[in-house]
Parts: sequence; C-alpha cells; structure tokens
Amino acid sequence: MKHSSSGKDEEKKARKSAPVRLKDIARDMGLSTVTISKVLRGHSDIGEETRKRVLKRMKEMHYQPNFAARALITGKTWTIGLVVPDLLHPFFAQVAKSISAEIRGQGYCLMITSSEEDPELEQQEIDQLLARRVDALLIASAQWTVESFRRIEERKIPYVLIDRKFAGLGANFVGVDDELVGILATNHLIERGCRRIAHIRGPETSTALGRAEGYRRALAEHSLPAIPGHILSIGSSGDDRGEPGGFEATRKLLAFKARPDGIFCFNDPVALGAMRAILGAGLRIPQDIAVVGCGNVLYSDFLRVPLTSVDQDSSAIGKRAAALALSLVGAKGTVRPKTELVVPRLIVRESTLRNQK
Amino acid sequence: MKHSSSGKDEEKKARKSAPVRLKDIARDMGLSTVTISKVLRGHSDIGEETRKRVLKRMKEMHYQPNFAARALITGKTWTIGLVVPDLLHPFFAQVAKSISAEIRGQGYCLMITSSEEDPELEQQEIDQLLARRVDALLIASAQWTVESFRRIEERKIPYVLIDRKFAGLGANFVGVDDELVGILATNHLIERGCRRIAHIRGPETSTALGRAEGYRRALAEHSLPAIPGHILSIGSSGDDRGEPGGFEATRKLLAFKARPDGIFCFNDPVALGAMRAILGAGLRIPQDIAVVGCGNVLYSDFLRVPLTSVDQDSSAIGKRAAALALSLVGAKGTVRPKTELVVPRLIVRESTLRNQK
DNA sequence: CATGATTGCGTAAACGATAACTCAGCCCAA
DNA sequence: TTGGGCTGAGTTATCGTTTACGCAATCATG
Repeated sequence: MKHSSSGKDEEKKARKSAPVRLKDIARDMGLSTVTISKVLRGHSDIGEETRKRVLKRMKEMHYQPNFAARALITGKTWTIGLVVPDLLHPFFAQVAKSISAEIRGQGYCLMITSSEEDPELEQQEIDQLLARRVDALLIASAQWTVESFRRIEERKIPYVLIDRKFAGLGANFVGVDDELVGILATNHLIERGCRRIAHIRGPETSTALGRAEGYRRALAEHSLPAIPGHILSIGSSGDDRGEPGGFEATRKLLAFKARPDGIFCFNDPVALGAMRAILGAGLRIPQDIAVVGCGNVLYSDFLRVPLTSVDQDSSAIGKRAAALALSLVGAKGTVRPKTELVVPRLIVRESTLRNQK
Repeated sequence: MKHSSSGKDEEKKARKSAPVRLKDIARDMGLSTVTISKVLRGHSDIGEETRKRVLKRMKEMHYQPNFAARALITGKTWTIGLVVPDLLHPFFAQVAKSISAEIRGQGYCLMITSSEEDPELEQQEIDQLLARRVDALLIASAQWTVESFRRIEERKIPYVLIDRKFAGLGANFVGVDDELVGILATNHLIERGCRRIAHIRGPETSTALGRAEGYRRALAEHSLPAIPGHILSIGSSGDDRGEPGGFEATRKLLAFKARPDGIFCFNDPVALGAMRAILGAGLRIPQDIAVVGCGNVLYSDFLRVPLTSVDQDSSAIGKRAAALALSLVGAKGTVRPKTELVVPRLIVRESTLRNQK
C-alpha cells in the first residue's frame, strides 16, 4: 500500500525528476529509511519477507545510492586516483586500461590525471585527488623529490608507486625489474656479436638508473670495456622528448671515433629516434648497428626496421598495482610496504638480426 | 586567540590526523562556520579585514574542502565522466588527454572508463557514472541502440557524444567530418592515378558509414565505377580487431579478379593489416597498390612503408568536446543540441607516393 | 530623532545516507 | 510468574557544507 509523499518532496520530484532516495522507498512502503538502508547493505537485522519486498521495490523504482552522502558518513568514496606522466604513451595507456579493468568489478571508479611529465603539475593533481578523498592513489611519478609522497602519508591514504620508484621511500611499488631489462637487452646484443655497445639512457629516474646499471653489469660480466662516452642521456626534460632525444644522442654516437655496433635504448621512442639517425646516415640496421628498445609498443613489428624490444608486461603491472592498492584499502592497520617486480621479456625482431657470435 | 576544541574532536584529530574542516578553522578563530564558508566562496557578506584573516589562516591550516559534503548539498560533483571503447587506441588516448587538460584548469576531475567495445559493459559504466552524479558525460559509444542515452536524458545530465554519432538522437556531438575524410582519402588516391579503388570499412557506426559515403561520392564525382565487391567490412566486432580484420579483407581483395590498385582503409590499424597482406603477397606499396589510412597514429611515419593517413585532429576533438560539456554544465535551461565537426587533414606519405595522373 | 537601509556576522535546517542505540514482542527456561 | 535472550523493526545523532533567514550595529535620510 502506497503512502502519499509530503508536498515538498512531491514538488521537487516534478521539477527536476530527482533520483529516488531511500526516503522515497521507505515512504512508499510504509517502512523507515533505516530499514531500507539495512536491506541495501545486507544487514542480518531484517526479516526475510521484508527484505525481498524491499529489494523488489528498489529495483522497480531504479534506486541508485547517492555516493556523496555515503562518502560523507563512511569516509569511503569508492574511487581510485591514478596519476601518469602521459596518457598518450602506450605504456601508461595500457597500465591505465588494466587498472581500470581490475577495479571495475569491485565497484570502484578510476580518476585519471596526467602530469605531462611536470613535477609541479603532478603535485597539484595529487592534491586535487587527495582533496577528493580517493580511497587509494596510484602514481607513476615525474617527481624529483619525495615531498609530495610525505603529504600523502600524512593523510594516511594508501598509495602505490608505478614504474618509477624512489630510494629512501618506504612505499609500495609495482614495476618491472629494470636492472634485468638492461641485462637482457645488453646480453642479447653481446650474443649477436656486438662488441662496442652504447646505451642511450633516460632522465634521472629509477627506471633509467636501473636499466643503465643492468647495462653496465652485463658488459662487466662479459669482460667488455665500458667505453667512455658510450653512455649518453636524452636529457632531463622527461620522457616526452624521447624520439628527438634519441635522434640527437645517436648522431653524437655516430660521430664518435669508436662508433658503436649496438645500441641499447632506454625505451622504444628513443630507439625510433636512434634508428632514424642511423638510417639517415646511410648505415644499415642491424648489419652496421643493432638496436634494442624497451616497452614493446604497438606496431613495433611493422616499423621500417622491426624493433627488438624488451617487453615490460604493462598489463600485468597495472593489474598487480590495482590489486595491491585494493588490498591496502581493505587492510586494517598500517601494512609493511611491498615491492612487486614484473619480469621483463625480450622480443627479438629484425633490428638485432645479425651474425651470431 | 585560539579557542579550545571539544574533547571529542580533539580525540579524533589525534587518532587519524583527519583533514581540517571549516568547523576547525571557525573554532580556531572564534568565528562561526558559516563565516568561513562564505569567505571560501567569496561571498560579499564578509568584512574585508575578516576575509583576509580567514584566508590566511585557511592556508596555514591547509584547508581542503570536502567534496562529498559539498556535492551532497549543491548537487555538483565537479567531476566529468568519459567513456571510451579502448584507452589503448591512440585516438581515444589523445582525446582523453586533451579533455583532461581542458577541464583541469576549471577545477574538474575526469573519471575515465573503458567499454572495451562492448555495448553491455558500456551501459554498466554509464550507469555507474550516473550513479556517481557526474556533472557531464562524454561518450565515444559502442552502442547499437539509443536506449542508454535516453536514460541519461531522463536524469537531465548533459552529455556529449564523441567520434560516433547516432541518427535520430538529438544529442550534442563533436567529431570529425567523416564524409570529408572519405572524400579526402579517395580523391587523393584518384589523383595519384588509382582507378580501381577499394574500401575496407568499419563496423556499423556513424564513423564507418560516413567514410564509406564519402568514398562513394568521390568515386561518383570522378565518374569512376563502384566495382561490386570493392567495399569490404572488417566485421561487426568493433574496432579492436582492426589489424587482423584489415589483413583478411585485403587477402580477399587480392584474390579478386579486378585487383584494386588503391585501398582506402577505415583507420590506421586496418591499414596496417592491409599493408601486411599486400607485402606478404609479394606486391609493392604504393607501386602496385596504394594505401590510405585514417587517424594518423603515432609513428606512422616510421612504418615499413610510411602510411598516408587522414588526420582527425583528435586533440581538437577532445578540447572542443570538453568545452562544450562545460558550457552545458553552466547553462541554465535546456540548450539546443549542438554538432561540432572538426575538419580532417590529409597527411601524405610514402604509401601513396606513386605516379601522378 | 525616528525610520529605513546597509553591513557583517550568526542560527537553524537542510542534503542523503549510516552508526549506534532503543525497544516492543515473542519464546523459552527456571 | 519472572527474567533473559532473540528477532525485527524504529529513533536519533552525525558526516561537512551550504542555504535561507535573522538580527544587531552602524549609517544615512528626511
């Protein structure tokens, strides 16, 4: 039996076709708001028959809970924040995609913001997400300092670093084993007979440092000399100038007296720039110079010279980062920070297809 | 002069270092909550001297408004929802990126969800975003029907369709002029001397229809015959199988008695598949068959054969869609739906570099 | 000098939901 | 008959802000 609504609510409904509230259902069924709320949340307090009736009526009236009201009292927003340096970069796009897929089923939504590789902008975006009280934060950071992370910690909001980590910061981290990336790539070049292997490294991030370290270790283990000037950097302005950076760095390498016969590039865009420079100078890939990239971006098998690349399994990184974040949200007290390393995999293509050792 | 807090709030602060509230500032300064709130929103009600003092103290105490509380009473979430078929697709990634950049400055955040080209999932995601009361919705839809849009309209939430539009739906739309895309591409092939031009079209979306129509019109205007069987489709399963779809379609075209000498492909992934098939069959691009794609994706100038492509200016699409959405949020009553078409631009590369007419 | 407007701030009641109690009725054992 | 424990509801306060008023004090006006 229906009960009539009060005049005020009636008017409001007519004016703006407002969404139904618990109160509306309660009045409609002659029950109290709390009873409806309890049914909604599966409280054991409610009689079986009442529960069924309410559930049915809720469906009929197309009830959808008001997240704002809920968040206000429970403190939970059912929202995860993600900050990436560049959404256009296939690596981060894939990470975002798999995070989204992972949390979707658990009822969470994803707020994505891009820092455009700008530390200051990243700070702002983090603040914005904190102000919105996201339940957890996933960050592929372009920072130099750890200041903004301290701020997150103050707020006691769980966060997970993706791809790039920070020394001296006891934070959760999910990313690829960068040293292994460097080793894999460099070992492969060595196996293919390269003896003067250069490395074009990225800016001052953990990622770049790790890969460079792996490169050095691989050379050392094969007793190959680390030729001075064979490690170049694309500069500090971030990932975005990867291609031009790779191009310029390679031009310098080509002018070098001991011209390299293999180049391990920080990532695929850099490798593209490198290949452009090599081919532009009239040299052949891989006969004169072999090239390895990292990231295994889309279409890298259909490039002018199909590119050998180290796959970071970005999809797994996203998935595991999301799962880790969700577990932190559910956790009671403070949990010991966890580091999860994904194992990289070498994808061999034409850019290193030369005479074996 | 500071006033002491009540025991209860004190305890809470200590336990979880809760964010400061208006109440905290008010008590701290011996003012009322409302006064602080008014200062925050720039009400003209407050004396100049008080305003300055409050503003200063707010900064000092690192006040950040609680969005949930605000949303609860004002109905505004300062959140925009975006639904795309696939974040990994560079087109949508770029659109997302520029939307994000456009709304950032206005204080909005972006909730991004991916439908994975699945209409049912898209419905769910739209519902989810509606339940969260986003201020506006941007959708690049994978739907067949207009049902879910009706639902959005019921809720009176402004929405803008991106890239794909629907006949018979009076909705806001921002996308490329698809017919012009088809004309541009086909005319170009004709100018380059192609006479048997095939088209590999996309699934049943407005985008695919428009491009196919442009293709037909261009042929007709040059009095070229529309050879039966020269229009193939990659199938209905969406954009994601672009590359294999293009490959298979092209294999069929190659087996055709009147083998085409030019192919206009629905998009770049399809074009990649097509090129793979052509080269795999031992034919040359563009000498035997010229290829045009659409989308002008990253690195398409460094492919095995650099690909001529129609640029959709996805960045402009995102920017204008965002601006349109924001204007709708601000608008008072119902506004007449607006359609904004971005003008496509042909980027000529090697895949069509053959003897001119 | 009384009246009315203006300035500057405070009070109380929402917004929609949940948390923490309370409480009536019933059953059962002592 | 009394008391204790369930069961299945309802009451009330609260989350942090905003909205709509209320109301002194000051100022101008005739």
